[in-house]
Amino acid sequence: MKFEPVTIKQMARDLNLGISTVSRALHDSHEISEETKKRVVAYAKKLNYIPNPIALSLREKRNKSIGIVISQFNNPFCSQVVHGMESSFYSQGYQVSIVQTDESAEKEMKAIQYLSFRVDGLLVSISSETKNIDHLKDLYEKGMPIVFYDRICADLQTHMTISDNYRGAYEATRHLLDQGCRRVAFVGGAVTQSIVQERKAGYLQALEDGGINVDPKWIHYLPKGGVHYVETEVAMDRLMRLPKNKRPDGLLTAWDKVTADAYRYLRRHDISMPGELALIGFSNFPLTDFVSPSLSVVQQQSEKLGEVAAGQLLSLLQSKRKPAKFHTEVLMPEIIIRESSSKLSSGEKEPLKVKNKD
Amino acid sequence: MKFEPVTIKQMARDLNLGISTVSRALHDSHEISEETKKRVVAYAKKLNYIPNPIALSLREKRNKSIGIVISQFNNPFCSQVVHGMESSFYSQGYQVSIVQTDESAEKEMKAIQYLSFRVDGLLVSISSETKNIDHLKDLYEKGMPIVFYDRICADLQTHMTISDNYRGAYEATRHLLDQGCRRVAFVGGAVTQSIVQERKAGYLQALEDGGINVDPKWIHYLPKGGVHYVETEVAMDRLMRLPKNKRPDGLLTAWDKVTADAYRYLRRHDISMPGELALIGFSNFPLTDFVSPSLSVVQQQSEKLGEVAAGQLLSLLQSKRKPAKFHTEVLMPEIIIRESSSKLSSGEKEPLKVKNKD
DNA sequence: TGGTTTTCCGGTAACGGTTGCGTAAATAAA
DNA sequence: TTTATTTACGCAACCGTTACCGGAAAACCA
Repeated sequence: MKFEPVTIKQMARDLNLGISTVSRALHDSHEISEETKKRVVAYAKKLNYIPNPIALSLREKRNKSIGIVISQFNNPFCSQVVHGMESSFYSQGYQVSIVQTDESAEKEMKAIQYLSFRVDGLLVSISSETKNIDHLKDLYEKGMPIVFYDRICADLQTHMTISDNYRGAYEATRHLLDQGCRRVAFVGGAVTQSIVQERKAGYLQALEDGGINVDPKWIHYLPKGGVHYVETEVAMDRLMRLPKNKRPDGLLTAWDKVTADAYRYLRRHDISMPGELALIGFSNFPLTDFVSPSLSVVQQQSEKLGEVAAGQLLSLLQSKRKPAKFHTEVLMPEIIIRESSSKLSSGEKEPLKVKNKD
Repeated sequence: MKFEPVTIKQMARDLNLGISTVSRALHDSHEISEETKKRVVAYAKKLNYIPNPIALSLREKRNKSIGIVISQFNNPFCSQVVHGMESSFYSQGYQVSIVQTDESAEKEMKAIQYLSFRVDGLLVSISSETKNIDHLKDLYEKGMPIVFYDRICADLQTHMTISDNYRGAYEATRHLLDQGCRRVAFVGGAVTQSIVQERKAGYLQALEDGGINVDPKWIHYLPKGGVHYVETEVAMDRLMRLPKNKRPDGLLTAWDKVTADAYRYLRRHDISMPGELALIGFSNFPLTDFVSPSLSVVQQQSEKLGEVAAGQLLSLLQSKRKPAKFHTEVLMPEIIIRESSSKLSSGEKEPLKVKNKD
């Protein structure tokens, strides 16, 4: 099966008219008689004619659409971000087309190449596997408007929108220390990701400010970024099998999926939270407030992040040339303290801050 | 800013060669001398030349990509389905581009129009607002390969892949009756959706088979399909404010988001599950096994559903003409009984069936 | 009647790429 | 030397659309 659309040429033949006549009739040109216009418009309507946007793209070098490159939207944070982006573009008449990279550098390259000729601008969150962004750089130098969101790439100077990962991690770690934790572990995603690095930096600083000597055994990265449960499982096994005096009593997880999987691990192994291990993690998952024990999270302003990034891209699309200055917008995540990390004040079960979604 | 890619024409001028010579050199034609080939290839590499796929599309009338139309992937079920689809296409060299409709008929029409010239085939799950699918029919009659998944549309005869919504709902309702419920309510999504209708039919049949007279007040649809919490809240309010002898003691929710929101409602209002109300709902949300009480669900084979639908589309893409017979693949969902619906055997807390994700 | 303007429409080029065909020069064969 | 063949390249058409240009016929003016 193959799609065979109606063309202007076809209609011209059927109506015994010139191609340009039909085109102009459809554009309501004053150069065409009312009668001919009516004939053409009626026929086009009957055949459900739609101008071929591919042909228009080729001519006008404009696609009226933008592309979003996402790692995996099997992740509430990502889908929330995209939701924030879409509304802005829709109101401006842009179509939005989304492509997943599945954390694979190869897929990412193909996806970007695919989109590059088909969209007018790109919103990119780099995959965790990506090391080389020469293809993006090249695209950018040839004039493609590109905005990074969430996971940035310092090699390319353009607008970016990110969360304050450093502070989010700092405050979360600080909170664990306040609860009396002295051996706080860190399980991140892929070591290559900017967000993981920033979060680790915040974590380390908080420990240093708290006068804690970090044991390298507390820090774990996940080779594939934590997409699969088994990755987190391995890291958790390593942590929980440390000798008792080295075993962590607090844990900061630095990625949504890892947070959920760490929680799953602890429940499965009957390790009590926060008793044996106090857990707080980056997460925009729904239902974290109703799991038992309820889960403390660092929750990003996902929709807002999407909106801001979309605004940046729109400004690039409208600007005549590459702007001289680039902005990095930073959004503060929300720290939501719940049971899983509340060692003190166990009498006061009320969470510190709860933000209702919807 | 505007993307200005390198063209073959540009390179031909720079190298003092004909356009066709450059083209053939890049295709390693035997008609071009080795020396010229080397010059051209080297120059193309230096400039990072990529053939314009738009131009190729226009010529070859083939896009080597397929489109997925999704309602909202802010929904684990949807993202899982898409994940299942992608892998099949990727291995066949197709790019996948995803567009959201946000349950809006208008956006859906625009999305489909946008994709129609840019992809070779379409995987569609109809939005809950859609009543008229003439544009889809027209497209289909012009030869566009289209496969429906999850939410079908009987007006258009083509391949489809769906869950056995009827049986899923039937078994779930049956389970509630087995637990001693006698007043089982139903909260669905939009009345227009095929899946909601099928699920309601299963629910009604189970009640009939159980000898229960249905009170129409037990049945609620949600105008916008339940995207926002408030919709479910209104329905739940109505249910729970019924006089005590009419108030439901069991509830089947027929859509992922509605299930989560109903659960949220019950927890917020301190209505005990399953004591006051036994809850089971369609849901592919993660973490339902760790909420307290743990949530009984009808869980669809989402990834599988995606794979099967992808296979159907691939077969359409390869077939010469419109096939004479169309297949509807039906996948049985999994009923997972947990605490929220287990009125009996409260001593035996072990869930009946638990399927670990990942 | 002859010239000018207006009306209405068609041909053609261009967007970027591939491909069939034509062709000049170089080489080989006679 | 003449002819045939090969080599190596350019021209032009095509995909669907729009824009510029040009032109026939009708209408207008003198």
